[in-house]
Amino acid sequence: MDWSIQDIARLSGTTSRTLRHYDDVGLLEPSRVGANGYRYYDEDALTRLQRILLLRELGLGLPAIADVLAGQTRHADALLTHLHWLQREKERLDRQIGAVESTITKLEGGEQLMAEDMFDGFDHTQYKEEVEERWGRDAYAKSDSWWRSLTPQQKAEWQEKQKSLAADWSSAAEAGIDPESDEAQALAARQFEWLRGIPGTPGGGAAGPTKEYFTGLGELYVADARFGANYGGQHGAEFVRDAMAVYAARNL
Amino acid sequence: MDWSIQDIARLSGTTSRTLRHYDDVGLLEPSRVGANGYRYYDEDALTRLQRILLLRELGLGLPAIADVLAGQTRHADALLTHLHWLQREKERLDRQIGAVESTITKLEGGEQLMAEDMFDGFDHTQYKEEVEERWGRDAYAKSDSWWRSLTPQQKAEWQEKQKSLAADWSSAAEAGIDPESDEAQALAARQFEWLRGIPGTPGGGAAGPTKEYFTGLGELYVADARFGANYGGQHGAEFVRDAMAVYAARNL
DNA sequence: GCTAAAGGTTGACGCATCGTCAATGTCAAG
DNA sequence: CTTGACATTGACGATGCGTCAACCTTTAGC
Repeated sequence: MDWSIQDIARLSGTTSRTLRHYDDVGLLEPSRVGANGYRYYDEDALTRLQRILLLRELGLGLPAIADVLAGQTRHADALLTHLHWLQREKERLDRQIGAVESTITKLEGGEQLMAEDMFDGFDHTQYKEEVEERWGRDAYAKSDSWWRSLTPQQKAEWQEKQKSLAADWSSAAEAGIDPESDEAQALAARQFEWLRGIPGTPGGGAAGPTKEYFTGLGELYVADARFGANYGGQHGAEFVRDAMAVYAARNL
Repeated sequence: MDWSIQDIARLSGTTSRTLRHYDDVGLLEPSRVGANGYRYYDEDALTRLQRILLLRELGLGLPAIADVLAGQTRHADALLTHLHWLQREKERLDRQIGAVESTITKLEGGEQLMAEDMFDGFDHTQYKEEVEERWGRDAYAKSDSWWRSLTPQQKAEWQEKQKSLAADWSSAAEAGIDPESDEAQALAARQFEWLRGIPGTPGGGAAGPTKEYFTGLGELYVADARFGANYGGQHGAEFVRDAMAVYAARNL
C-alpha cells in the first residue's frame, strides 16, 4: 500500500516540493519509484516524514535531522545543542532590540513610538483613522492584532487595570504628594507592571519597559492631552511623568 | 584626499570584500575609480559607510539601509518596522525554546540537561573533567564562558547566595516543616530567583526557569548525592525537591 | 631594471530551504 | 481524443558576504 506524493503531502501537511527536496538531499527517499519517475511512499516513509517534520518544527536543520534519524546522534544531544543555539540567538535578539529601542528614543524622543503603542492600551479602536494615517495601515494592523487576540475577559481586565491605575494616579496628584514618595513610587511600579502586559512592544514582555521607553512615556502623557486626560489633566499628567521619571532613574 | 579600499576597511572595521559587495549592490560607491579599476574613497564615503555599519549592527537589511540613506524612509520609521520584526522573531524563538525544552525533558526526564547546567552554579571547576567527558568539550566551554565572564565580586555574590540558600534549606529540612508551608515556599521562590541569574540556560534569563526544568532540578538533587549534599543530604534534598515541586505546580 | 611582496580586480561557488515559474510527460475520466 | 489534474526535471531567488581562483598593479628593495 502506498501513496502518491500529493497524498503524502496532504497527509503530513507539507508540500510536494518539500518532499522532492527531501528526496534530493537524501533525507527521505520514496519507498518506490515508478517506471515513469513518479514517487510513491509507504507507511514507513510517512512515519519517517512525520518525525522529520516534528524535529523541523523545533527548528533543527535538515542535516541535524538526518543525523538524528540515522541514529548517529541521540535525540537529546541534538536538541540540547540546538537549545543552546536558540538561547544564544535569543540573547543576540535581546541585545539588538535594546539597541534599536534606544536608537529610536534618541532619534525621536521616543514620542512617536510610544504614541503608536499606547493606542493599544486605551480605547483601542477610537483612534483607528488617526493611527492609520499617521503610521500606516501596517502599524494599526499590528497593534490591532494583539488587542483582538485577547479574550473578552482579558480585555476587560486590561481596561479595568488601566482605569483603576488612572484613578489612583489622579487622586494621588490631587492630594499633592511628592513624586518621590513611596506612595507615588508604588503607583509607578504598578504602571510598570501594567505595561509588561503588552507583548511585541518595547514596553512589553517579561523584561518590562526599558528606561527610555518608560520615561518617554511619561513625557507623552504631558505632551498629548488625550493621554493626560486619563490621569487627571495637565497637573495629573505632570505628576505621573515626574513619578515615572524617578522610578525609572531608580529601578531601570 | 582619498584612501584605498583596504585603508577604508581598516578604518571602519570591515573587510574589502564587504566594500566591494556594497559597491555591487549600489549601497556605497567609491568616490573615485582609478584607470586601473582601483576603488578610492573620500571622507564623505567614509561617513556614509559608518552610517551603513551602524544601521547594520542594529540588524537592518541592506535594502532597508539603502532606503534610509536615500531619504526615502525616515530613520525612525525604518527602525520601528524593524523593531516589530525583531520582537516577533523573539517571540518565535521563545516558543521554540519552550518546545525544545519540554521535548528534552519528556525525552530524558530532563536529568542530563540539568546536570550540565547545574555545574555552573556549584563549584564550577571542580567537575571539569567529568563535564567534558560526559557532555563534550563544547558543553564545558559554554558553561565556563559564562562563569568566567563574571567579575570576582559577582562570583562571590553568586556563591554567597547559593550558600545561604543551601543553609536555609538545610535548617528548614531539619526543622521538619511542611514543603507546602509558606516558609518552604519562600525558599523555593528564592531558589527560583537564584536560577534566573544564569543566562543562556533553560533556567536563566528574565523569564526564569520553566516548570519542567524547576521540578526536574529538584529530582536531580535527590538523584545525585553531590548536589543533595549541599542541601543537607538525602533527607534535605527530598525536602527541597518536594518544596520545589509544589512551587512549580502553583506558580509555573 | 628586475623581482617579489602586497594589494587590486573581476568572476563564481557556497550557504538553507524550499517557493515559484517553466517546459513537458502521464494518467484517469468523459 | 481531449481535458484537467498531477507528475517530472531543471533553475532562479533570497541574505550577505567568505572564500578560492586566475590574473593585473603598485611599491619597495637590490
